[in-house]
Amino acid sequence: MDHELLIALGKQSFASERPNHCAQCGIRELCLGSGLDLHQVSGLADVVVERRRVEQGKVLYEQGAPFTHLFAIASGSSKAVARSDDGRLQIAALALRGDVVGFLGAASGTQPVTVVALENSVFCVIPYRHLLRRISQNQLIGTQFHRLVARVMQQRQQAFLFTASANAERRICGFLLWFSDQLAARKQHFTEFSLPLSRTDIADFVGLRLETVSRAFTRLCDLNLIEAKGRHIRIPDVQALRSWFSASR
Amino acid sequence: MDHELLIALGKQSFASERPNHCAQCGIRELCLGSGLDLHQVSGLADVVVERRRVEQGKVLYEQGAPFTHLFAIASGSSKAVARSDDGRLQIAALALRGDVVGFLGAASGTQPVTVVALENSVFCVIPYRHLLRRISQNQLIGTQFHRLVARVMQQRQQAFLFTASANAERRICGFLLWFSDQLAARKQHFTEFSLPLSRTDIADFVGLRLETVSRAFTRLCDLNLIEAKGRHIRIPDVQALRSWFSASR
DNA sequence: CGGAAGCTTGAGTAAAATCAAAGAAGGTGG
DNA sequence: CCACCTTCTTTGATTTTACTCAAGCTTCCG
Repeated sequence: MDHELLIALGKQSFASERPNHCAQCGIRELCLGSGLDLHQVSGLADVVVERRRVEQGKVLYEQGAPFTHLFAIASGSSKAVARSDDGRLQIAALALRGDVVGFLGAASGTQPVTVVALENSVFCVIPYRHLLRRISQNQLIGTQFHRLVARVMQQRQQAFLFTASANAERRICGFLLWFSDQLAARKQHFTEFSLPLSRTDIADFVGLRLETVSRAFTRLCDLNLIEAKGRHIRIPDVQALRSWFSASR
Repeated sequence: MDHELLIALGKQSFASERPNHCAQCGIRELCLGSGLDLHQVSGLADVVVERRRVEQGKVLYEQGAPFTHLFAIASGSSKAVARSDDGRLQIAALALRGDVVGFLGAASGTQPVTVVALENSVFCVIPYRHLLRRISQNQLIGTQFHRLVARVMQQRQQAFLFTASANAERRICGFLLWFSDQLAARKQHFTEFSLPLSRTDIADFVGLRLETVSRAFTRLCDLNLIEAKGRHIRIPDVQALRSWFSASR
């Protein structure tokens, strides 16, 4: 079938999709609906007003934008980029399928980071006001939302931990284990996967130079701990990689 | 006056204190009550069931404990310590007056870190169920809670940013600016203060060795950017320090 | 006074950043 | 389908930086 046509159909299907499809959403259990039964999920119906496609490298929202919406990642992934006063960019966070982004803006009413799609992605647009209304109507939705926010915080915390470790190979190892864990939590293949980040992105995220990242990858390959070909990664023995991480410093 | 007596009086005053003192609390504007008027704050009355003193170095809660309570720091500060499988300790987060700790446990129902008081501290004990009930009764309390959680997340994010930067002096500089900003947000002196952390704690937090931290401090002193004597820090010109941070790499 | 932490300083070593260049991969248009 | 361009990635040689091990110092406390 023609590629263009497929894309057109894809757009069509999204355009025609009713916003209130939480009940049929494939990532329901990762997202706000987790733990709710079908009847309760239908209570989320009008929380998501639309779905927004964002192409790879394109911006979901800019640093400085007012905080009015949250975004749940229906598919794809994103990075949060912080621009410091001197113009340097730094990756503050990564978010995958099922994660909610944009919550940080609640602190000040202004988004502190720019969010960029790492691949072609689809975001569920959640007006914060809608969500608050639903929470006040159903306490369970509130606890689910808290659980979701806490999960995202914990992801970030874990990322913090391996970022602070000294050794370059250990950082990359920690990053790969972290990413693998994220995939496992999403019931995706976690021993063989494709990283949505470039070497530069990884370097920015873990706090190394890209050459050092590249060398660390080849070194981990030489140790037969991973098989890396570009962004494609295979972990033959996750347990072995994990114990190597613990053993190294 | 006798020292023991003073402590006894202190304990007395806390023991006798009604739990519902949010309305009179000195850190109200940092905490759940921020943005609420006095009448609304009184709605928080029974959210805090007690206040708990924790001495320096003592544990507020252990990693693995069930998630049942949140804790707001009425005074003092704390560190979140993660113990990895191999027994190594790492500082995952710092929390100061007005911050809420314990929320990460909401993700899995189990606390992922151990929280230790950095100085003699007082924590407001908030049963999560109480909070949920209040949130469902008053939507404003929900938004305030979100704001509070987002603020804590943002603090951690900012810490992540300087931790990932290459240079040791820059990391320490970033840490000091971060800490100073935290104090400023709490309307405390932010150009002259006492760090509640030892050099070892700082090292664990920013991902350096303690000798390197020490050398970075003396180097920043030599550059007249700070005056450091042990834990006591003075920043003669915050703007200068900030621009040095931006200029360095 | 003596002991124990915590902090600083020094010299040598290991590691990552830097500068530089070449090799793969992916997309575009002929 | 191929040649060409751009972007991403790897590798090498050198310099800079942080780690390591070691010793001395300060501060606090019994």
